[in-house]
Amino acid sequence: MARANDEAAALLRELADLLSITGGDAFKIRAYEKAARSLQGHPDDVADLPPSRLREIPSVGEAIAKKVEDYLATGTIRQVEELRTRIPAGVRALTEIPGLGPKKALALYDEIGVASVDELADAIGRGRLRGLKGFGPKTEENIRHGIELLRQAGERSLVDVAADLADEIVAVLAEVPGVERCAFAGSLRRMRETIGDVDVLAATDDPRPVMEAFTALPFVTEVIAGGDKKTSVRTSRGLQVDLRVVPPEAWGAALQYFTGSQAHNVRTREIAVRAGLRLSEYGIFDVESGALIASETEEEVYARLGLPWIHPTLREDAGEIQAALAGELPRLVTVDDLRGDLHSHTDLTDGTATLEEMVRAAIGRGLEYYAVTDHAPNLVMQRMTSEKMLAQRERIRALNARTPELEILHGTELNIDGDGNVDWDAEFLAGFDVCVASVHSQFRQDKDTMTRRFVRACENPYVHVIGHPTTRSLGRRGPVDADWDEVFRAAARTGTAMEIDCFPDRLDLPADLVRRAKRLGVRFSVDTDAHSLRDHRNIRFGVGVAQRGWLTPDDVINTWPLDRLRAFFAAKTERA
DNA sequence: GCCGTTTTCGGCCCGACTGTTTTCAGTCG
Repeated sequence: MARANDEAAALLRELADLLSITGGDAFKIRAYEKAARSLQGHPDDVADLPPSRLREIPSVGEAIAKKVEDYLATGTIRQVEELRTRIPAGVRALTEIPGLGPKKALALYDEIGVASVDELADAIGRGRLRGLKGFGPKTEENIRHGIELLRQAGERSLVDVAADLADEIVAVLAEVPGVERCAFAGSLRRMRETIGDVDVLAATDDPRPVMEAFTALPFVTEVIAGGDKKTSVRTSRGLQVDLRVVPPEAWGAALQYFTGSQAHNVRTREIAVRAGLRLSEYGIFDVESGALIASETEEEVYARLGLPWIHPTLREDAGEIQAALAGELPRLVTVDDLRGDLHSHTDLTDGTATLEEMVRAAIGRGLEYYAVTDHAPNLVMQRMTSEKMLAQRERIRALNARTPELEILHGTELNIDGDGNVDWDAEFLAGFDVCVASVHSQFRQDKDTMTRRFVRACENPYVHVIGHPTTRSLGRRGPVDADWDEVFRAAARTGTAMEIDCFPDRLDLPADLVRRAKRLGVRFSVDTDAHSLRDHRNIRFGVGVAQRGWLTPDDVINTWPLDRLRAFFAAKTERA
C-alpha cells in the first residue's frame, strides 16, 4: 500500500491546486503545499502516529493536523470533496501541462468549457483558442507542445513509483506457500529511467495460490488476463504489472529472458544458435537431442553461452556482449561503494528536515562524509544570505565535534547565471568544503551560449561539481541545449565532476551522456540532492544510472576516501 | 495556514522570463 503520508500529501496538494484555481489566499495555498512536502518526506507513517503527535511534523499546525485526522478517519478531506464538486478533475489536470497554470486552466474552463486535457487538445485543433484573451499564437503552440510532452510521459512511470510497487508485490508473493523465489525483472531490473510496465517473476510448482494472491492485491483495479503461466493486471498506480510463474528449475533462464532487453536477448540467442543450442525462457537446450543443458541460475545460462554473468543494467546490446567476450566488463559501482554524498539540503532553504536530522539519515546510510549544500543567494526565493551561511557553518562545526562517525562537509549549491558566473566572490567561495553549481534559470539559451556558460562554470576554481547538468525534468521539461562533448572536455580538463542527481524525475546526467563523458575522462558524483529524509533512499536510482553509464567505483569521486576527495578539489583550485 | 534568537501578530517565496500586451498577468524555480 502507498503510505498514508503519500495519500494525505496528495489530498493536501489537490486542496492547494483547487484553491489556486478558484483564487484562494496565496499564503494558505503555499502552507498546504509545504505541509504536503513535509508529510511526504517524513519518515514516520502518520497512520501509526497518535493524533497528538501530528503537529510535531514541521509545517503541520492545528488546521492541517485536523485535515490529516479527517483523512485517516474517512479516507478523504471534507474541503477537498467540496471543491471537487465545483472544479472538475480534468480542469486540475490541465495544470499538469507545462506552461499552463491555474489561471489559464480556469479561463479555459470558464470561457470555452474545456474540462480535460483531451478536450483542450481538441479545442486547439479546432482553433477555438483563437481570440481568447491571453491566448496568443505562441501560447497556443506552447500548450500544444506541453500536451505532447505530457502524453509521452503518461505512458511510462518514474522509476521510484515502479520500484515501490514492485517491492511491495515481491514482498507479498514471496510469502505465498510454495513460492521458492520471487523477483522483479524487465526494465526495472535494468534500471531504465522510466518504466512502462512491471514484470514480476515467481518460481513455484503450484501457480494457483500465487496467482490468486496477486490478483487480490489491494491496488489491483482490473485483471487484464489470468492464466497459469501469466497474469496481467492494471493497478491504481497507473502501471500494468505482469506476473510470470515458472517452475523452480527454470528460474535462471526465465529471469534472464524476462529481464531483457529484447536487443540483448536477440544477441544471446544468436550466440546459442551458433553453438547448436536453443535459448528460451525455460532454459538452454541442445537443438539435436532436445536435452536441457542449463536453466537454474542466470550464471549457468551465461556460462553455457561462453559468457560471464552480465549485470542487468548493462543488458542493452550496447557493447556488453563484446566486452563480456573480451573479459572487459567493468566492475560496476554499487550503493555500498559510496562513502559520501555531496549534494543535500536542509530546512535552511527548501529542505523539509533539519541539519541534525539529515546528518542522522546520512549516518544511517553508513556514509563516512556528507555535504550539506543549501542554495546560494541568487536563487532569490530561497532567501539565503552570507550571514545565514556562516551561521550554518558554525552549527556544522559544533555538530562535527559531536559526530565522530561522519565528517560533515559545509557546501553550497551555487547558481550558474546566464554568463556562467556564480554567487559570491572567490574569497567567500574558498570557505566552503565543496561547491556544487547548477543551472536554475534561462533554460532556453541557444546551444553556443549554454555551452560557454557551462565551460565557464567548470573553469571556476571553486566549482567542484556541476549539479543536475541537463536540468531536465522527466515529463515536464526537456534538457537544455549544449554541446555536451565540449562541456565534458572542459570538465575533464579542469577536474570538475559531473553530477548524477538521483531524483527520480531528474536522473541527471542521463546514462547515455554519462558514458560519453566517461570516455572523455570525466569524473562523477552520485548524489541524492536530498530535500527530505525519505529522499536518501533515492540513491539506488542514481547508482542505476551510473551502472548504465558503465561507471566503476574509481570513476565516482564520492566512493573515494575523504583525503583523496579533498586532494582532488585542492588540485583543481591550485591549477587555476 | 504556519510560525517565533526581530514572536502570538504580521510576516511569509522573490524575481526572471515569456507572451501578450500598450503597462502587465501568468508561470516557474
